[in-house]
Amino acid sequence: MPELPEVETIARGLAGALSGQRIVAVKVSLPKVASVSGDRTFIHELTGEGIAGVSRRGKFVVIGLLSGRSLVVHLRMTGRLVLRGPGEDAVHPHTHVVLGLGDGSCVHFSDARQFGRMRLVEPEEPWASQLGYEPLSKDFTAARFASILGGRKTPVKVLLLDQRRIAGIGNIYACEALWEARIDPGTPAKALKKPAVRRLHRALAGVLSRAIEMGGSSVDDYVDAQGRQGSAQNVLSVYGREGKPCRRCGRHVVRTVLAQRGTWWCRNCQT
DNA sequence: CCGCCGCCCTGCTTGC
DNA sequence: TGCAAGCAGGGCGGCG
Repeated sequence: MPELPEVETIARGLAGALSGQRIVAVKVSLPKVASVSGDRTFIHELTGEGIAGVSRRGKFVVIGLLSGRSLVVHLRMTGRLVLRGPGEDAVHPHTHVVLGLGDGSCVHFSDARQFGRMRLVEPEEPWASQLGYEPLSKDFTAARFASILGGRKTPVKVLLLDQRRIAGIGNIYACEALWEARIDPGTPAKALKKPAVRRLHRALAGVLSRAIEMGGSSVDDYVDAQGRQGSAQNVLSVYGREGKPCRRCGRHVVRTVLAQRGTWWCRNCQT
């Protein structure tokens, strides 16, 4: 499941290879995953575009184009964006879009579950207007985090996953940050006292930035733009570790369900 | 505005 | 061993 650290890793991996290149060919084998606003066609509009750079916003990979438009990609759970060099013609079984580049290499967009999407957006299109704070930006202060949590009875973990408030956190890093901050995921957000809010704010930044340094977590089938696995899955404290000992107190990690999502945590040290 | 539910899909796990 | 049913999951639209 690509979340902020995985998407950041993919974007960085694509940036060097794509910047300055031209898209010379576009192949779409599953039309529903690739769209353009209006009645224009994805293939027609994208072919010939130059690539200015690649960045990330929330869990979106943003491929900036010289025309000012952007190719915005969301990988959902099983989506991949992988580079293929000029000689490499191995194709992942669920490849839905291939962007051919000027130097003979290409970018493969694949997704077994077909939930991922790529969309070409116009320069003025406010495609990210519904996205909340970037959790690693200076804007995301402890005070602003407190204002997001304040007054809401919603479980704190559910708020962490709400992309309209904070963008980029998914199930893995929500669980990990709550564990690090020693907070019960089901705690009503407004019940968190100031020290707990501060611990969680710090834990989010720590967990996310460490995961970026490790190239993301390959828990399902995530790989980076070069097709390599990350290593952050090896240092996860609770996510997916049901029944295994808590790395802090040794008690068993439990799995509960919160807002229809699996939630891993330690009943003993998260309160 | 808020919260909940079902849907989209396929691959893996579970149970017989 | 084989098969079918069940489950998982991020975002979104619909509903109350």
